[in-house]
Amino acid sequence: MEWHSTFARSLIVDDPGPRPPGGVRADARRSRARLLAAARTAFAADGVEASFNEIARRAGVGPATLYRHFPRREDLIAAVVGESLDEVTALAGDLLTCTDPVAALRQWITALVDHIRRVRGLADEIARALAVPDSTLGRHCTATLAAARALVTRLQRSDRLRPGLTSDDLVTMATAIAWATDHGAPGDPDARADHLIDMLLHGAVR
Amino acid sequence: MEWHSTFARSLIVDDPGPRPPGGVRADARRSRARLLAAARTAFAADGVEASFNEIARRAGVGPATLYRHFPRREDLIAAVVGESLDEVTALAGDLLTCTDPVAALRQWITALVDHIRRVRGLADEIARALAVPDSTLGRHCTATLAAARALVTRLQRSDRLRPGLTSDDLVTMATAIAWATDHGAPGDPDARADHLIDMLLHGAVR
DNA sequence: ACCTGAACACCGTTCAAGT
DNA sequence: ACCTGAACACCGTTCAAGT
Repeated sequence: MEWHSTFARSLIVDDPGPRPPGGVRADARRSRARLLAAARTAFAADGVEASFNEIARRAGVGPATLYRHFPRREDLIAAVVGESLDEVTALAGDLLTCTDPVAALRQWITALVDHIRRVRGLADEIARALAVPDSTLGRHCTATLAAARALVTRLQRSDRLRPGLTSDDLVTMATAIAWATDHGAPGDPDARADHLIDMLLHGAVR
Repeated sequence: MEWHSTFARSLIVDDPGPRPPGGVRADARRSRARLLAAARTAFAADGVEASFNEIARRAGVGPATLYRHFPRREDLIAAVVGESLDEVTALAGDLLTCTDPVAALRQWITALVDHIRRVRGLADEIARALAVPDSTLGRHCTATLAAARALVTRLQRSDRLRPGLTSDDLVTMATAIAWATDHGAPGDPDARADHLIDMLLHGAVR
């Protein structure tokens, strides 16, 4: 059946053009690359809610082409920030060799917060993706959560984690701190994030 | 001068209609009331980003009338949620008589988080307003911050607050927790907020 | 003084039509 | 298979014109 329709089309349809080994047509590859570059610029300038039509225009393609490559906004976001988020995920593994498990957690949360803060509005997308694991960005977040779990398990084993807390709680609060330090409050946002991470780890009262 | 133009207009312009003691024309009062009712419904249904045109339509007035009464979206939000935010502010004063200063802080932060969570997207507006005190919503927030300061000073006096923390830090994190528990994560959001407040107060590690 | 509703420039998204 | 660009329904916001 599959064969039949393919054969029939091969007799009728024109040559679809050169195909690289990956199986993706050359013009599609080009469009995708241009879209990603335009999205990177737009997200850096206007945050994650940058205009889709504008991104397509700046990439020199029609809006429908953008939708063909990235059906939901989340897909485009994942394509732009997914790799660097994966780097943060990988960092968690490296930090497992760190002698002090609390220092390891602190360093990792700082890296996560810094990453989320690099694109305005990304905290909202991450929070959404954490709740919907079966999505493009959600899959990256699931990996991040798994990495966090390893760090947290190590804390539990050395009895340094407050009972009842989960790795989800920590990632959620890291995202919340990234959100809070991304709203143009006066002062250095980096220092402010650091300060809030301190409060998160050691508490407000005693 | 003032007198002159007023006199001149009184000769030319038609009777502007009945004026209540407040100095506001009756139709304006009516429009304002209908707009607020429509906004309350719309915010409850769609959150704080509900369509302005739709609110005007449901209030039975033109869009420009909405803008005349509430020039910026923030003004409408402040008119809708300002009073109940003031109630939270007032609660801080009542809680100063509470014997345990930590319990007082906990109860107040819980009330603040619950309030912000009652309207979707309000956390973003509050965060923005905290950074811009000279705005409609900002003035309410300034009062809230002042109230928080009293609770925090009491904590400091009994040496129960971690050194280096400010009332701003606590309000910021309360807003962040409200934001984090407003993103449709699985589970009961009330319980989740409570859990995160615990972590905020007592810390993640030890 | 206040309201009206048409209008503007934009937005996200989809479509039939092309190659 | 992929791209095009016109089109749709919406949005926030402003305007000249009315009463």
